[in-house]
Amino acid sequence: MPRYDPLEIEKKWQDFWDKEKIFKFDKNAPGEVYTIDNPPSFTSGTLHMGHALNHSWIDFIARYRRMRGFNVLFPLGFDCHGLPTELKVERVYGVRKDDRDKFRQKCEEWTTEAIDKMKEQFKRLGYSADMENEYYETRMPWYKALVQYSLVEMYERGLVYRSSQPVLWCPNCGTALAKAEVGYVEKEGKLYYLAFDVVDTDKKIKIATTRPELIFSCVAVMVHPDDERYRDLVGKKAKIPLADREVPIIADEEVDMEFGTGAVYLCTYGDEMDVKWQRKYKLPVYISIDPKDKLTSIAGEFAGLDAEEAREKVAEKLRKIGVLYKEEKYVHNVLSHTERSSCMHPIELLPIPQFMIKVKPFIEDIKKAAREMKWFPDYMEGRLEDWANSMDWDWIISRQRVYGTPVPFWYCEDCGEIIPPDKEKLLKGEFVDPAKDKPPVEKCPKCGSTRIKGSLDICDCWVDSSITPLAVAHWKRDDELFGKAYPTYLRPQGTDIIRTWAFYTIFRDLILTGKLPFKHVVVNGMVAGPDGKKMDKSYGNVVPPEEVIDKYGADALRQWALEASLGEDYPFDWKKIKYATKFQTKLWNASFFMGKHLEEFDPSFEPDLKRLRPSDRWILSRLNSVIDYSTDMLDKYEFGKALNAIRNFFWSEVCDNYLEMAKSRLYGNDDEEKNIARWVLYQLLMKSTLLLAPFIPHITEEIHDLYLKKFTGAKSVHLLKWPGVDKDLMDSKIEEEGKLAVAVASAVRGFKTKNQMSQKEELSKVTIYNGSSLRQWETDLKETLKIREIEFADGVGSIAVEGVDVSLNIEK
RNA sequence: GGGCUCGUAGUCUAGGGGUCAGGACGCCACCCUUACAAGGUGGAGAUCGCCGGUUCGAAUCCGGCCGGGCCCACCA
Repeated sequence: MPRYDPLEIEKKWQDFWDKEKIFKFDKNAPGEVYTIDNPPSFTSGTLHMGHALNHSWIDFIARYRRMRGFNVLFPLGFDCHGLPTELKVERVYGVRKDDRDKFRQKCEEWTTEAIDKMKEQFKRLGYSADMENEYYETRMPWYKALVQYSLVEMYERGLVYRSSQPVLWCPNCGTALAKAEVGYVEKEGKLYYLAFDVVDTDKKIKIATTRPELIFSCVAVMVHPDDERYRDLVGKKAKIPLADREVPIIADEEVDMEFGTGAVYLCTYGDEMDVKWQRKYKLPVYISIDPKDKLTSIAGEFAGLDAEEAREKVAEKLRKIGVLYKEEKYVHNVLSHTERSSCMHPIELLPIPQFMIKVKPFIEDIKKAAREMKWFPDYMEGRLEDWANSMDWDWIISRQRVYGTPVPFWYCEDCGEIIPPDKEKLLKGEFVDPAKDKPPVEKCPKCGSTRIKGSLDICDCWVDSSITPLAVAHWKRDDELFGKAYPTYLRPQGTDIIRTWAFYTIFRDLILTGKLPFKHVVVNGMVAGPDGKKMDKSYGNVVPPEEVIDKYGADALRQWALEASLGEDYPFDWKKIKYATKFQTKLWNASFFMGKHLEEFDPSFEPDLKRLRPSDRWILSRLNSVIDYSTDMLDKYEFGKALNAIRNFFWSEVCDNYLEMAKSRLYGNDDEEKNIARWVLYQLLMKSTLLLAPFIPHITEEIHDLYLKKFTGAKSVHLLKWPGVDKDLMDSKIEEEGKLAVAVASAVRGFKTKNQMSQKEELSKVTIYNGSSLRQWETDLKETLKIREIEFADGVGSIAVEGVDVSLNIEK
């Protein structure tokens, strides 16, 4: 018998599945359509271990649901747009984003290369998506047109608007960002204490700030109304040095008296609080930072300096003129560009016009929708609600970048009216590019102006990916199929993008269709390195999935992935891979053994159930219990629980015990006994293979091909049905007996081991005390353990059987 | 600071009120046994993070503390 070689055999079946189109989706096939809203992978060029985990789960679900009789619509998608690609192109090719056409072309090239590599990696994972027909890239014209169409629909409902309010701006990337793309990064800085003269008094007011360079935009000094220190100064004016301006001293409840000096200077704009106060008190606006993070002309001698660089220089000047009187080291959280980018640059608030979508009015609807879906694990629903509750901004959808879906709007430069494109064109799958295309009208429909300008912006990539359920279900492309495929059944995704992908998808698709986008949300945790820390280059603990597949094959990697628990972070572990490999070796050898004994088996053989031995009834009952349990677990997406139950059953019950019990009959001369044992083997091999098929699709395909195909007649094991439970064969009493028989067998084997005997050596007599329920097992035990005589007796023997009240005496 | 999660042998983990807490890796001993030595059999190793509470009974439920992790948070 040849050793199992995963590399050769996996490749063989992957090519076979491809060639024979085993996983082609047929919309007219029977069964309820089970649509998987498969996460479009960002086109980084390589699958990381997180992908391997996530996509092993998804592929498992697809295979399992097919076996359960669903018509599974399993697409493959790529999320092509996004800052990481643009930044890479800028760095690697040295192309600037201002050279729009060339820049875009380089991004396209990069993306095409990345996708080719990633598709191959998906294939090597044993991925069963319909990569030919149900395939999409967010950069495809039809996809972009669909995104634009969805925006036009939202515009028609009055949800899209243009705003010049301050937005979150990344000076490094040169674009506006959504709240979801920014986060806090701990940084060490300084707290600078400044003392300003109060006009018409001899008093000073002291403030503390981390950003002295913003002094040129200072428009007020804020204190708390209850603060005794400043009560008499409220209403007076403070003289701001360098800016050469007098600003009001205002009392507001939201000032924290405990922090710094209890007084804070308000700059347009330092943070969100400044925006709020500026509006509340109708203060003037002075912009001292430009989109490239340089100080503007109002900063006088400091104009043109980087904000960071200017900080110390301005401080130095303030020190010199005696305004800065104290400074201390200070660790604080700085709002930075954190999401889906290695940028990490601090964010500025700048009033640059943007397209926005109204989100705030729908928060309650979104929460209600989230509650109506089933989340696995259920507590993840709370994460979405928490995020929804914290939404206090509408969604900025425009980005001042180049590679992406163009924002599909023109606008009137005089009155600001938004002008949408022709919907029909979009529905034909042709997208528009307002930066190049002629506007659909010559005059503004509102004010009659001819100054119509097309947007140069592209969409936030979450605008693209928030319609994946619609895209994969053929929205606006095939109404009949859409009716069956939407709402999608399953949204699989990671914990990290609940606030983005899940949130935006629920929001947008709910509004666009009036229905929930999916029924089930299955959330996976993040993959940690073998050392338990987050798997990250900076920790040097990255294990690429390719390395695992090269050494042990995809089936081993899949077993690792499918042992993870819902929602929990999960470390990569070579030991689990090795265990998985050992299990495959066991499965391989046992299948060979069973297959050999099934060579002459006639599947039409119907045994007289009364002639089954206790060992047969035991293992068949266990088999059905395992099917029952696994099915239950898998319907709840608890893959690990099912996998472990199946592996333990096969290894320790089928292989270690049942096969040993069956051998004497298989090698004996009684044809009827032999056929009964073969019939049981047939059940075991067939159903174990089916149970394992979605977990380890390659080796089970090979086993099916070698030993089972002649019975099933199927082209592939993956076209067969999931095994049902035969309740008539389930018997808890025989399972209890079986457990006891296994324990007795273990004690007898232990005796042989302790006495340095080979397991095949015969024992003259074993007395079983207090174990009369095993009387009917006498023949099974005698043959399996090579015992000449078994006696049942009351009392206590010298050898204890672990876990039970039974004991033994053994004579060599 | 808030929320959510997790804390079980040297290591990784299963179990979520009731037989002596399952397993894997590692460790020790024995065995070439007609599928399997890239095996098999057996063994040693855990007061289930700490302190209380509920209960006839807690690893399991509740509260507090300690310690990881993730997410959120406007404090200049």
